[in-house]
Amino acid sequence: MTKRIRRDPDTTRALILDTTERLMVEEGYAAVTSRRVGQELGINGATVHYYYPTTDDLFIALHQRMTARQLAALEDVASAPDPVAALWTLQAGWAQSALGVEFLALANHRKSIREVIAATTNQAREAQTRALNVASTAAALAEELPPIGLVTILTAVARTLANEERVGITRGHAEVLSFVERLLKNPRET
Amino acid sequence: MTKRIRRDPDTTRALILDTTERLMVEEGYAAVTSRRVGQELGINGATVHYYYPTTDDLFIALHQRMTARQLAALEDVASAPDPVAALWTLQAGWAQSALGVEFLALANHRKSIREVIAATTNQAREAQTRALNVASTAAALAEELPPIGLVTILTAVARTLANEERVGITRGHAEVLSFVERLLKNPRET
DNA sequence: GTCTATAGACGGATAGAC
DNA sequence: GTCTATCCGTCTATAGAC
Repeated sequence: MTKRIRRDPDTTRALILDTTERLMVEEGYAAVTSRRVGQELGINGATVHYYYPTTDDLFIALHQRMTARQLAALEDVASAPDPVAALWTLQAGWAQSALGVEFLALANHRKSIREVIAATTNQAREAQTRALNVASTAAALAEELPPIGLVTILTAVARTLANEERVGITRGHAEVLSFVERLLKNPRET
Repeated sequence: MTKRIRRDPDTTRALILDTTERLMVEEGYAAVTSRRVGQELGINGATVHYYYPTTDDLFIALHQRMTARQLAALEDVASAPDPVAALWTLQAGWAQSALGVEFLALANHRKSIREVIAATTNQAREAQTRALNVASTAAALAEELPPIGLVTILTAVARTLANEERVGITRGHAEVLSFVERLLKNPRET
Protein backbone atom coordinates (compact mmCIF):
# COMPACT_ATOMS: atom_id res chain seq x y z
CA MET A 1 0.00 0.00 0.00
CA THR A 2 2.59 2.55 1.07
CA LYS A 3 5.64 2.86 -1.08
CA ARG A 4 9.05 2.50 0.35
CA ILE A 5 11.17 4.69 -1.84
CA ARG A 6 14.84 4.50 -1.28
CA ARG A 7 16.34 7.91 -1.47
CA ASP A 8 19.78 9.35 -1.20
CA PRO A 9 20.37 9.94 2.52
CA ASP A 10 21.79 13.41 1.99
CA THR A 11 18.77 14.37 -0.06
CA THR A 12 16.42 13.22 2.64
CA ARG A 13 18.39 15.10 5.27
CA ALA A 14 18.22 18.28 3.22
CA LEU A 15 14.49 17.85 2.65
CA ILE A 16 13.90 17.42 6.38
CA LEU A 17 15.85 20.59 7.13
CA ASP A 18 13.98 22.48 4.40
CA THR A 19 10.66 21.46 5.84
CA THR A 20 11.74 22.29 9.37
CA GLU A 21 12.87 25.72 8.29
CA ARG A 22 9.63 26.44 6.48
CA LEU A 23 7.55 25.29 9.44
CA MET A 24 9.51 27.47 11.84
CA VAL A 25 9.14 30.54 9.67
CA GLU A 26 5.49 30.03 8.89
CA GLU A 27 4.15 28.62 12.11
CA GLY A 28 6.85 28.89 14.73
CA TYR A 29 9.11 26.37 16.38
CA ALA A 30 6.22 24.80 18.25
CA ALA A 31 4.92 23.46 14.96
CA VAL A 32 8.08 21.42 14.46
CA THR A 33 7.42 17.85 15.51
CA SER A 34 8.71 14.67 13.94
CA ARG A 35 5.18 13.72 12.95
CA ARG A 36 4.45 17.07 11.38
CA VAL A 37 7.72 17.30 9.48
CA GLY A 38 7.18 13.80 8.16
CA GLN A 39 3.63 14.55 7.18
CA GLU A 40 4.58 17.72 5.28
CA LEU A 41 7.27 15.80 3.50
CA GLY A 42 5.22 12.72 2.75
CA ILE A 43 7.34 10.42 4.85
CA ASN A 44 6.79 8.78 8.18
CA GLY A 45 7.56 10.56 11.42
CA ALA A 46 9.77 7.71 12.52
CA THR A 47 12.01 8.32 9.54
CA VAL A 48 12.70 11.80 10.83
CA HIS A 49 13.87 10.23 14.06
CA TYR A 50 16.10 7.95 12.04
CA TYR A 51 18.03 10.94 10.70
CA TYR A 52 17.72 13.18 13.73
CA PRO A 53 17.28 11.03 16.85
CA THR A 54 15.88 13.84 18.99
CA THR A 55 14.08 17.02 18.08
CA ASP A 56 16.93 19.05 19.54
CA ASP A 57 19.30 17.39 17.09
CA LEU A 58 17.05 18.59 14.32
CA PHE A 59 16.97 22.17 15.58
CA ILE A 60 20.72 22.24 16.05
CA ALA A 61 21.38 20.89 12.57
CA LEU A 62 19.12 23.54 11.08
CA HIS A 63 20.78 26.31 13.04
CA GLN A 64 24.18 25.23 11.85
CA ARG A 65 23.04 25.14 8.25
CA MET A 66 21.51 28.60 8.65
CA THR A 67 24.73 30.03 10.06
CA ALA A 68 26.82 28.40 7.34
CA ARG A 69 24.61 30.03 4.73
CA GLN A 70 24.89 33.41 6.39
CA LEU A 71 28.65 33.13 6.35
CA ALA A 72 28.55 32.21 2.68
CA ALA A 73 26.41 35.27 1.95
CA LEU A 74 29.02 37.39 3.69
CA GLU A 75 31.41 36.94 0.80
CA ASP A 76 29.10 38.99 -1.36
CA VAL A 77 28.94 41.64 1.34
CA ALA A 78 32.70 41.98 1.55
CA SER A 79 33.02 42.41 -2.18
CA ALA A 80 30.07 44.79 -2.59
CA PRO A 81 30.68 48.44 -3.54
CA ASP A 82 29.27 49.50 -0.18
CA PRO A 83 29.71 46.67 2.34
CA VAL A 84 27.81 48.45 5.11
CA ALA A 85 24.76 48.92 2.93
CA ALA A 86 25.06 45.33 1.70
CA LEU A 87 25.17 44.04 5.27
CA TRP A 88 22.12 46.10 6.14
CA THR A 89 20.17 44.62 3.24
CA LEU A 90 21.28 41.13 4.14
CA GLN A 91 20.23 41.46 7.78
CA ALA A 92 16.89 42.95 6.89
CA GLY A 93 15.81 39.72 5.19
CA TRP A 94 12.43 38.60 6.39
CA ALA A 95 12.71 34.86 6.53
CA GLN A 96 16.12 35.05 8.13
CA SER A 97 14.88 37.30 10.90
CA ALA A 98 11.84 35.12 11.50
CA LEU A 99 14.10 32.14 11.98
CA GLY A 100 16.24 34.22 14.31
CA VAL A 101 13.37 35.01 16.66
CA GLU A 102 12.29 31.41 16.82
CA PHE A 103 15.78 30.26 17.67
CA LEU A 104 16.14 32.99 20.26
CA ALA A 105 12.92 31.94 21.94
CA LEU A 106 14.00 28.34 21.71
CA ALA A 107 17.34 29.23 23.29
CA ASN A 108 15.51 30.77 26.22
CA HIS A 109 14.59 27.38 27.52
CA ARG A 110 16.63 24.63 25.90
CA LYS A 111 20.13 24.49 27.20
CA SER A 112 21.67 22.42 24.43
CA ILE A 113 20.34 24.82 21.83
CA ARG A 114 21.33 27.89 23.79
CA GLU A 115 24.96 26.85 23.76
CA VAL A 116 25.08 26.17 20.05
CA ILE A 117 23.35 29.43 19.21
CA ALA A 118 25.60 31.50 21.41
CA ALA A 119 28.76 30.00 19.98
CA THR A 120 27.81 30.20 16.32
CA THR A 121 26.31 33.68 16.56
CA ASN A 122 29.37 35.11 18.26
CA GLN A 123 31.54 33.61 15.54
CA ALA A 124 29.27 34.94 12.82
CA ARG A 125 29.45 38.45 14.25
CA GLU A 126 33.20 38.41 14.09
CA ALA A 127 33.10 37.20 10.52
CA GLN A 128 30.72 40.03 9.66
CA THR A 129 33.08 42.49 11.26
CA ARG A 130 35.97 41.16 9.23
CA ALA A 131 33.89 41.58 6.09
CA LEU A 132 33.49 45.25 6.91
CA ASN A 133 37.14 45.68 7.79
CA VAL A 134 38.20 44.36 4.45
CA ALA A 135 36.29 47.09 2.74
CA SER A 136 38.03 50.32 1.94
CA THR A 137 34.81 52.29 2.36
CA ALA A 138 34.93 53.13 6.03
CA ALA A 139 31.72 53.16 8.04
CA ALA A 140 29.91 56.36 8.87
CA LEU A 141 30.82 56.45 12.52
CA ALA A 142 33.97 54.35 12.30
CA GLU A 143 36.02 56.47 14.61
CA GLU A 144 33.52 56.66 17.45
CA LEU A 145 32.17 53.17 17.04
CA PRO A 146 34.42 50.19 16.27
CA PRO A 147 33.32 48.02 13.34
CA ILE A 148 32.02 45.27 15.59
CA GLY A 149 29.83 47.79 17.38
CA LEU A 150 28.51 49.05 14.08
CA VAL A 151 27.74 45.49 13.00
CA THR A 152 25.91 44.85 16.26
CA ILE A 153 23.74 47.97 16.05
CA LEU A 154 23.07 47.51 12.37
CA THR A 155 22.01 43.92 12.90
CA ALA A 156 19.86 44.79 15.90
CA VAL A 157 17.96 47.51 14.07
CA ALA A 158 17.59 45.71 10.76
CA ARG A 159 16.31 42.52 12.30
CA THR A 160 14.05 44.21 14.81
CA LEU A 161 12.35 46.14 12.03
CA ALA A 162 11.81 42.94 10.06
CA ASN A 163 10.56 41.11 13.13
CA GLU A 164 8.12 43.84 14.02
CA GLU A 165 6.85 44.32 10.52
CA ARG A 166 6.09 40.65 10.28
CA VAL A 167 3.59 40.87 13.10
CA GLY A 168 2.17 44.26 12.16
CA ILE A 169 4.19 46.66 14.29
CA THR A 170 5.21 49.52 12.02
CA ARG A 171 5.28 52.74 14.05
CA GLY A 172 8.56 54.58 13.65
CA HIS A 173 9.81 52.31 10.88
CA ALA A 174 9.57 54.82 8.06
CA GLU A 175 11.50 57.37 10.09
CA VAL A 176 14.26 54.90 10.90
CA LEU A 177 14.53 53.70 7.32
CA SER A 178 14.93 57.15 5.86
CA PHE A 179 17.45 58.01 8.56
CA VAL A 180 19.50 54.90 7.78
CA GLU A 181 19.29 55.54 4.06
CA ARG A 182 20.59 59.04 4.53
CA LEU A 183 23.41 57.78 6.71
CA LEU A 184 24.41 55.12 4.22
CA LYS A 185 24.36 57.50 1.28
CA ASN A 186 26.00 60.37 2.99
CA PRO A 187 28.38 59.22 5.71
CA ARG A 188 29.64 62.16 7.65
CA GLU A 189 33.26 62.59 8.41
CA THR A 190 33.58 62.69 12.16
CA MET B 1 -8.93 15.66 51.21
CA THR B 2 -8.20 18.64 49.00
CA LYS B 3 -9.15 22.01 50.35
CA ARG B 4 -11.45 24.27 48.48
CA ILE B 5 -10.32 27.69 49.46
CA ARG B 6 -12.47 30.52 48.34
CA ARG B 7 -10.32 33.38 47.24
CA ASP B 8 -10.93 36.85 45.94
CA PRO B 9 -11.37 36.45 42.16
CA ASP B 10 -9.12 39.38 41.36
CA THR B 11 -6.40 37.92 43.54
CA THR B 12 -6.61 34.58 41.78
CA ARG B 13 -6.50 36.29 38.40
CA ALA B 14 -3.39 38.21 39.39
CA LEU B 15 -1.73 35.07 40.71
CA ILE B 16 -2.44 33.24 37.48
CA LEU B 17 -0.91 36.06 35.46
CA ASP B 18 2.11 36.19 37.78
CA THR B 19 2.73 32.49 37.33
CA THR B 20 2.26 32.69 33.57
CA GLU B 21 4.74 35.53 33.35
CA ARG B 22 7.32 33.69 35.39
CA LEU B 23 6.92 30.53 33.34
CA MET B 24 7.31 32.43 30.08
CA VAL B 25 10.46 34.18 31.25
CA GLU B 26 12.05 31.12 32.78
CA GLU B 27 10.99 28.37 30.42
CA GLY B 28 9.39 29.97 27.41
CA TYR B 29 5.81 30.22 26.26
CA ALA B 30 5.64 26.53 25.47
CA ALA B 31 5.78 25.82 29.19
CA VAL B 32 2.52 27.68 29.72
CA THR B 33 -0.31 25.18 29.95
CA SER B 34 -3.37 25.34 32.12
CA ARG B 35 -2.23 22.26 34.00
CA ARG B 36 1.24 23.58 34.57
CA VAL B 37 0.12 27.03 35.69
CA GLY B 38 -2.31 25.43 38.09
CA GLN B 39 0.32 23.08 39.43
CA GLU B 40 2.82 25.87 40.06
CA LEU B 41 0.14 27.83 41.81
CA GLY B 42 -1.27 24.96 43.83
CA ILE B 43 -4.67 25.08 42.18
CA ASN B 44 -6.34 22.85 39.66
CA GLY B 45 -5.83 23.29 35.96
CA ALA B 46 -9.54 23.52 35.39
CA THR B 47 -9.64 26.60 37.59
CA VAL B 48 -7.29 28.33 35.20
CA HIS B 49 -9.76 27.60 32.43
CA TYR B 50 -12.48 29.05 34.59
CA TYR B 51 -10.74 32.44 34.62
CA TYR B 52 -9.22 32.26 31.16
CA PRO B 53 -11.34 29.97 28.99
CA THR B 54 -8.63 29.42 26.39
CA THR B 55 -4.88 29.61 26.61
CA ASP B 56 -4.90 32.46 24.12
CA ASP B 57 -7.10 34.44 26.49
CA LEU B 58 -4.45 33.97 29.12
CA PHE B 59 -1.63 35.14 26.88
CA ILE B 60 -3.59 38.16 25.74
CA ALA B 61 -4.45 39.16 29.30
CA LEU B 62 -0.80 38.94 30.29
CA HIS B 63 0.32 40.98 27.32
CA GLN B 64 -2.15 43.70 28.15
CA ARG B 65 -1.01 43.81 31.76
CA MET B 66 2.59 43.99 30.62
CA THR B 67 1.88 46.89 28.30
CA ALA B 68 -0.11 48.72 30.95
CA ARG B 69 2.83 48.43 33.31
CA GLN B 70 5.22 49.71 30.68
CA LEU B 71 3.03 52.72 30.12
CA ALA B 72 2.96 53.36 33.85
CA ALA B 73 6.75 53.21 33.98
CA LEU B 74 6.84 55.82 31.25
CA GLU B 75 5.72 58.49 33.66
CA ASP B 76 9.01 58.21 35.44
CA VAL B 77 10.82 58.45 32.12
CA ALA B 78 9.08 61.67 31.16
CA SER B 79 9.92 63.31 34.46
CA ALA B 80 13.52 62.08 34.60
CA PRO B 81 16.40 64.57 34.25
CA ASP B 82 17.43 62.82 31.03
CA PRO B 83 14.42 61.12 29.47
CA VAL B 84 16.41 59.49 26.68
CA ALA B 85 18.79 57.85 29.12
CA ALA B 86 15.87 56.84 31.31
CA LEU B 87 14.10 55.22 28.36
CA TRP B 88 17.28 53.36 27.46
CA THR B 89 17.58 51.96 30.96
CA LEU B 90 13.93 50.99 31.02
CA GLN B 91 14.11 49.14 27.71
CA ALA B 92 17.25 47.30 28.67
CA GLY B 93 15.42 45.41 31.42
CA TRP B 94 16.08 41.71 31.25
CA ALA B 95 12.82 40.14 32.23
CA GLN B 96 10.90 42.58 30.08
CA SER B 97 12.90 41.73 27.02
CA ALA B 98 12.60 38.00 27.66
CA LEU B 99 8.84 38.38 27.73
CA GLY B 100 9.05 40.42 24.57
CA VAL B 101 10.80 37.68 22.61
CA GLU B 102 8.34 35.07 23.74
CA PHE B 103 5.40 37.20 22.69
CA LEU B 104 7.05 37.98 19.37
CA ALA B 105 7.58 34.30 18.68
CA LEU B 106 4.03 33.60 19.79
CA ALA B 107 2.76 36.32 17.46
CA ASN B 108 4.49 34.61 14.57
CA HIS B 109 1.93 31.88 14.54
CA ARG B 110 -1.16 32.82 16.50
CA LYS B 111 -3.36 35.27 14.72
CA SER B 112 -5.41 36.46 17.67
CA ILE B 113 -2.27 37.23 19.62
CA ARG B 114 -0.55 38.87 16.69
CA GLU B 115 -3.30 41.42 16.38
CA VAL B 116 -3.31 42.35 20.05
CA ILE B 117 0.46 42.66 20.17
CA ALA B 118 0.64 44.81 17.08
CA ALA B 119 -2.03 47.19 18.30
CA THR B 120 -0.75 47.63 21.83
CA THR B 121 2.91 47.89 20.81
CA ASN B 122 2.19 50.56 18.24
CA GLN B 123 0.29 52.52 20.86
CA ALA B 124 3.05 52.09 23.40
CA ARG B 125 5.64 53.40 20.97
CA GLU B 126 3.65 56.56 20.46
CA ALA B 127 3.31 57.03 24.19
CA GLN B 128 7.07 56.61 24.54
CA THR B 129 7.59 59.21 21.87
CA ARG B 130 5.32 61.64 23.68
CA ALA B 131 7.32 61.07 26.82
CA LEU B 132 10.45 62.17 25.00
CA ASN B 133 8.70 65.12 23.39
CA VAL B 134 7.60 66.43 26.71
CA ALA B 135 11.21 66.66 27.82
CA SER B 136 13.10 69.85 27.22
CA THR B 137 16.35 67.95 26.79
CA ALA B 138 16.36 67.29 23.07
CA ALA B 139 17.75 64.04 21.75
CA ALA B 140 21.19 63.79 20.26
CA LEU B 141 20.12 63.44 16.67
CA ALA B 142 16.75 65.15 17.01
CA GLU B 143 16.98 67.09 13.80
CA GLU B 144 17.94 64.22 11.54
CA LEU B 145 15.90 61.61 13.28
CA PRO B 146 12.36 62.34 14.53
CA PRO B 147 11.69 61.34 18.16
CA ILE B 148 9.68 58.29 17.15
CA GLY B 149 12.62 57.07 15.08
CA LEU B 150 14.94 57.58 18.01
CA VAL B 151 12.59 55.63 20.26
CA THR B 152 12.45 52.80 17.73
CA ILE B 153 16.22 52.51 17.35
CA LEU B 154 16.85 52.88 21.05
CA THR B 155 14.32 50.18 21.85
CA ALA B 156 15.66 47.86 19.15
CA VAL B 157 19.24 48.09 20.35
CA ALA B 158 18.54 47.99 24.09
CA ARG B 159 16.28 44.97 23.84
CA THR B 160 18.44 43.10 21.37
CA LEU B 161 21.42 43.43 23.67
CA ALA B 162 19.40 42.11 26.59
CA ASN B 163 18.00 39.28 24.49
CA GLU B 164 21.41 38.25 23.25
CA GLU B 165 23.10 38.48 26.61
CA ARG B 166 20.47 36.23 28.09
CA VAL B 167 21.49 33.38 25.82
CA GLY B 168 25.21 34.05 25.91
CA ILE B 169 25.77 36.18 22.83
CA THR B 170 28.00 39.08 23.87
CA ARG B 171 30.30 39.99 20.97
CA GLY B 172 30.15 43.69 20.20
CA HIS B 173 28.09 44.53 23.27
CA ALA B 174 30.81 46.36 25.17
CA GLU B 175 31.54 48.53 22.14
CA VAL B 176 27.90 49.41 21.67
CA LEU B 177 27.39 50.22 25.33
CA SER B 178 30.30 52.59 25.55
CA PHE B 179 29.20 54.24 22.33
CA VAL B 180 25.68 54.74 23.65
CA GLU B 181 26.98 56.02 26.96
CA ARG B 182 29.11 58.59 25.21
CA LEU B 183 26.18 59.65 23.05
CA LEU B 184 23.89 60.02 26.03
CA LYS B 185 26.40 62.01 28.06
CA ASN B 186 27.61 64.15 25.26
CA PRO B 187 24.93 64.77 22.64
CA ARG B 188 26.34 66.61 19.70
CA GLU B 189 24.61 69.55 18.21
CA THR B 190 23.89 68.66 14.62
C1' DG C 1 15.98 3.46 4.56
C1' DT C 2 11.36 3.46 5.54
C1' DC C 3 7.56 1.70 7.41
C1' DT C 4 3.76 0.03 11.28
C1' DA C 5 2.67 -0.25 15.86
C1' DT C 6 2.95 0.93 20.34
C1' DA C 7 4.35 2.70 25.09
C1' DG C 8 3.90 6.36 27.97
C1' DA C 9 3.33 11.05 28.82
C1' DC C 10 1.12 15.49 28.37
C1' DG C 11 -2.21 18.78 26.49
C1' DG C 12 -7.07 21.61 25.86
C1' DA C 13 -11.34 21.80 27.12
C1' DT C 14 -15.71 20.50 29.28
C1' DA C 15 -19.39 18.38 32.59
C1' DG C 16 -20.84 18.20 36.82
C1' DA C 17 -20.14 17.56 42.00
C1' DC C 18 -19.44 20.33 46.02
C1' DG D 1 -14.91 29.33 42.91
C1' DT D 2 -12.68 25.15 42.89
C1' DC D 3 -12.53 20.62 42.42
C1' DT D 4 -12.69 15.50 40.13
C1' DA D 5 -13.23 12.93 36.20
C1' DT D 6 -13.21 12.40 31.54
C1' DC D 7 -13.00 12.72 26.31
C1' DC D 8 -10.10 13.12 22.79
C1' DG D 9 -6.18 14.65 20.76
C1' DT D 10 -0.95 15.19 20.20
C1' DC D 11 3.74 14.36 21.18
C1' DT D 12 8.58 11.71 21.67
C1' DA D 13 10.84 7.82 21.12
C1' DT D 14 11.56 3.03 20.34
C1' DA D 15 10.99 -1.94 18.58
C1' DG D 16 10.78 -4.56 14.99
C1' DA D 17 8.87 -5.87 10.23
C1' DC D 18 10.06 -5.27 5.41
